[in-house]
Amino acid sequence: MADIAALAGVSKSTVSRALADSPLVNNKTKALVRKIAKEKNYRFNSAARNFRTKQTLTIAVIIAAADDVEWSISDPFFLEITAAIAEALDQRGHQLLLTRTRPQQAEWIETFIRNRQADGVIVIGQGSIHPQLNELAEQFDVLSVWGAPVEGGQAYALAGSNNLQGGRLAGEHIAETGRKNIAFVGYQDHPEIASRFAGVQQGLAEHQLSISSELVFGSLMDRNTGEKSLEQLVNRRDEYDAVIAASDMQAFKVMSALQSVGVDIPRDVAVIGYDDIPAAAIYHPTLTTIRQDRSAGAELLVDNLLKVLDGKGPS
Amino acid sequence: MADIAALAGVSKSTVSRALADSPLVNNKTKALVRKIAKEKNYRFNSAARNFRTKQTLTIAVIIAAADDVEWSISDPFFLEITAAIAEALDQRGHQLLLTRTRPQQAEWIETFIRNRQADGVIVIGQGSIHPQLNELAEQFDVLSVWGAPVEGGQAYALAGSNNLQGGRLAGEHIAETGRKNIAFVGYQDHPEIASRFAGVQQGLAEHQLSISSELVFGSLMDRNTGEKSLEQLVNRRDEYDAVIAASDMQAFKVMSALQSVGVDIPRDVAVIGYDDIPAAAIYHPTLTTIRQDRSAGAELLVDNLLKVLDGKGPS
DNA sequence: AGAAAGCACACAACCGATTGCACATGAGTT
DNA sequence: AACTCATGTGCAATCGGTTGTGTGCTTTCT
Repeated sequence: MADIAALAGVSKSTVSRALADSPLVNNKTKALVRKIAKEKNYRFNSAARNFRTKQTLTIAVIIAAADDVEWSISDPFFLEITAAIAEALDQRGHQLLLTRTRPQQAEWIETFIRNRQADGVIVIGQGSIHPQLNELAEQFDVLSVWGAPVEGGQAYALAGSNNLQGGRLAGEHIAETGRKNIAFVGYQDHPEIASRFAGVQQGLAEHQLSISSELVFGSLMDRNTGEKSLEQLVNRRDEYDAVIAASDMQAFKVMSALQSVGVDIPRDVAVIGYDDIPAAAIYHPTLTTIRQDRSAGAELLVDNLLKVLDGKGPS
Repeated sequence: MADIAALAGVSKSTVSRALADSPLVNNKTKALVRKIAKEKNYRFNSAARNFRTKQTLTIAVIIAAADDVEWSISDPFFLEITAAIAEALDQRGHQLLLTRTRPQQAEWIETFIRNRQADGVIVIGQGSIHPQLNELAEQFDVLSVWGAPVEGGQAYALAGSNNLQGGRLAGEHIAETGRKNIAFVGYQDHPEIASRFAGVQQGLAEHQLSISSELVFGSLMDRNTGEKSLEQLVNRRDEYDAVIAASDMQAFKVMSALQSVGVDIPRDVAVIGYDDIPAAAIYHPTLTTIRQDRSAGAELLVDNLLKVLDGKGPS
């Protein structure tokens, strides 16, 4: 930058202002400086800029629930929404730092914020760490979370699809196909899944149906109990004629397991998923699913975060 | 840091060295400084450090081929290897900047390197941009690429699975099941796929089989021609009894399309994929596939890059 | 005992941009 | 003609660490 200043015959403060399009600089000077900067192929040093301005234009993204569940790692939905966030951030001039840190480790947020590696943090999925998130949100105004509302409210900015309505759609759909005995599969302690389940029950209730408690199974993706849940689900296969799964990946698992024991899908048992991941469309038979819009969700997450960082937070 | 220095009664250079575990500092002083730093909950400012040391400990990851193909966006394999890279980088004390920039835009690398936003770049998949990558590798020693060897060699560090052998395995496996008429599906102009295809032919040749050129189809994932390729594949369904696909996602598409027109898999047509994405195991019927080890691949990519950045490059 | 060597620490420059303030120039006002 | 004011530019401090050089003290060797 000093070189550019010398070449243009001005001081480096003028160069800085010209490049930043400051109104304090004469237009002619601006044009000259820019021309020279372009010729000399000048690139500003963002390390220096970050240092001086105390912001990095970088957002850390962390996929929660990665610790206790296979789910988030193998589930394309989370990776896809991450990609969508990258896109949204890029459009707003920010970078995306993909972090592997487990949110369960309390210091994780310090690493990014107090070290000034990132301006803010987006958490995908609340998993079962809502309390920790709430606590962090009260300390630092840097959080934007994908998930579902929690009883008692949350201190962080929240974005998510309408799980209640999504669940209701699934319930109604199943009821309309004439199924009577419905099973549900998924984590009950994740706020998102809980909402979906509630929605499913509402949808079924409109058709005078309900889910028997014996037909509610835990997540098939759980490292510890997943196997057993799946086994139980298969053993009880005569007790239901439809399965509503909390995610497409779980729905696949259900279909695959049932097909292996000779169940015809959808004739004998209907299966419905959630997310609408690409694989849903090319599975055979095609999986019925509830679509979650990643792009819209990502934009919401990012806009929320930027608002929070601007001091116009939700809390 | 100045505060810490005052509290400990030493200069800030000593604090800096103590925290960096420099041998120039007495062990007692080190311990004292560290104790105070911990008490005061001191966090170093990485912006300042990056600025001074001229390295960011950050690596940019870019998924190539994202421009002209649906493939990379919807294919879990790439997202998964990205996650594995995040893990590998983390273990080595680096961060991962996920970038959306299209490698086709020539200036992309400048954004990261010359702006000092990242120390190096990992490119996942060569797609059809090998020449550009080569050119960049000659200008900057900051590149590590996932892919396959290219005729004429490459100037960048390369990691990838043994596509030739993987293809051969697939070919042999199909031959051993007694199939005679084999179809292949995939991009021929991606080095990785080309290698797989060559391997398949070798594997088949050992059993006196070969692939008829009419049964070689383009990628089903291509935005423009994918639809048509799939259609042709279905139309010619009586001409083959096995399909080898260049990726699991394509294999799924094949299976789904064939099953829709009443083909029984694997009785009528065997299908084999590549990658071993999680969905392969839970598809029904279970997809036979060639596994690519993401963790090992990621570690190789990262180690290669660090070597290159260290000046011990491949070129 | 005196000189050489080694250890532990302090001082101060430095990285490259941004920015508050001072200053110079020229136009407009009375 | 003297003065105010707006506009455009330069000077220099600053962000918070890292690191080369210098200095005082202690140890060791002849």
